[in-house]
Amino acid sequence: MHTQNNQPTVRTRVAPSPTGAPHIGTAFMALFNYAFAKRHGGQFILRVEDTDQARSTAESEQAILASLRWLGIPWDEGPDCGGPHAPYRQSERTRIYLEHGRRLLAAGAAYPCFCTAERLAELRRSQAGADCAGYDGLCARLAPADAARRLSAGEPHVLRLRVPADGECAMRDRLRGEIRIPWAKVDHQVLLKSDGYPTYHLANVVDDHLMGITHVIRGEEWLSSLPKHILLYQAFGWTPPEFAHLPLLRNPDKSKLSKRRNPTSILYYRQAGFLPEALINYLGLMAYSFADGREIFTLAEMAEHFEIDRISLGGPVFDFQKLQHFNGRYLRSLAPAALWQRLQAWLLNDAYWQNIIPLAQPRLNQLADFVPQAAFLFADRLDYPPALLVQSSGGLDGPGVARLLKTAQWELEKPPAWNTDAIRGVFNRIAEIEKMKLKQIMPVFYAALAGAPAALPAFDAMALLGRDLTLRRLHYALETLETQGIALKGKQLKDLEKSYRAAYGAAD
RNA sequence: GCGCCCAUCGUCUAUCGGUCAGGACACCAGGUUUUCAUCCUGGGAAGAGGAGUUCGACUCUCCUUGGGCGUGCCA
Repeated sequence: MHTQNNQPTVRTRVAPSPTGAPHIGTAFMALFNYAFAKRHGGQFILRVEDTDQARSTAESEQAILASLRWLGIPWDEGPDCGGPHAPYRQSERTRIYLEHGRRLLAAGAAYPCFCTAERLAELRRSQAGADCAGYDGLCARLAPADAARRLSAGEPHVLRLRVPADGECAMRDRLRGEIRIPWAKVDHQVLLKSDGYPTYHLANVVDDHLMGITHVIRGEEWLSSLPKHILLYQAFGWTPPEFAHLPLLRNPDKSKLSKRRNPTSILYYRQAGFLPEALINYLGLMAYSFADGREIFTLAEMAEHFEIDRISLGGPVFDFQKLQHFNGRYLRSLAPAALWQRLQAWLLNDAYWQNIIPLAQPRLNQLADFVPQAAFLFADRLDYPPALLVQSSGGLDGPGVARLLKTAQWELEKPPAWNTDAIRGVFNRIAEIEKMKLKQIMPVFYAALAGAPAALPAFDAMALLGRDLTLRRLHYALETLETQGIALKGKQLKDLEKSYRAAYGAAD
């Protein structure tokens, strides 16, 4: 584990949370962590941070692993392949966090907090706009005997980090140098939740240490919680790793990349026919530049030449057109035989056609009907007359169609599994929400999905397209409506979302 | 509101005190091509503002402005 000059082997990690679709930002972080580790002859670890019991799903974890494999970023240790520090799934390590929580408690670095969710909500309300937010430290001032008594009485509680009242935390970021944050601005973070699971902060620090991570390369959104992590390393008596916070990928309006404005799921890029090496190349170009100025490069080349200090800090705007350009270059440079292989690896293969045949056969008069009928299952954006969406809506006006599409987007996010039955269930529910018959709402979706008022069965088609491309088609439909001057304007959309959330639960 | 981070063409970026501020995407013009696409050539396009340091600032310091993130028993 040590090189001849006694420097520990470089070990980096990517630590995705398996909630929802595999995010392009995860690939971005994985790429830089991988490149840095390999540049220094080290290891790259994949760790699954599934400590949010409510939102983590096995499907999401599988999709993340599959996406990283598709991108060609290999990991040396992970939940699938194991390793010397297994398990690599945090939900299987709860005992470790509990134990470390006890150590913090014993050392006085953490304290039990018995405050109710209601009290905390009230606290937050009263702090709106205040200079200092966060927990008020009520339970930190509990007499030790009191706390011990309530603890042994089995009163529900969480474990909170004890933070110094004044002074400041001096930290070092590899890319930014020294950073100072007043302790007074650091919240008494919950470390162990009342369900016995750790929060990110505890689990992350404990695992990074136990797994021998030497360099934590992560998103800039973590910079402001670095003091908490430093404090934890100190409390455990551990030497902190080196930290490098990467800028966040941005939307064209500079906000953090979100699926509202960009496709963010790696699965979308795969289904829409992007080449993994083109995507990697493009991501590598964001926030990084080779010393020799080259702009076309492979993962291996990046791993060979990567210099972490050449990372730039301005948040890069994700430019879909530029990605398309790069993808086109890669595609056109392929030998015909190689292109054919790529097409087969994509969707032009027996397995995919076999799924389509039973859907198309009942609708066939000539063999020549087949390909046109199936074409929409091989496309990204479809070209159709904008009027089609409203024409086929069976009575809904423009805004009504927009509302229907929006509702569908929210509802289609929900089922953890993606198959014909789950999708049918979703649309039955949408019909209920809209107080319409399934038969009435479906034509809009045939238009959005296939660019025609009628097509192969929609639920099966969506199952084949995958969740992310399906969602994308709905997004394109909404954009198409906008070209007709039909759009849910800011307030309208907010109101719709609000009432939707209130009635039907989380939407994002 | 408060804390922290950031700041070069529309976008991604190069420059590590002295450059006609370079490249890529996008855009525009021309050429090749039976069309289109590709490809080739050319063009317009940037140091947010103000102080200071210096012989000399895009580059170093400070202020202002702008943007981002954080402010959850999410990660």
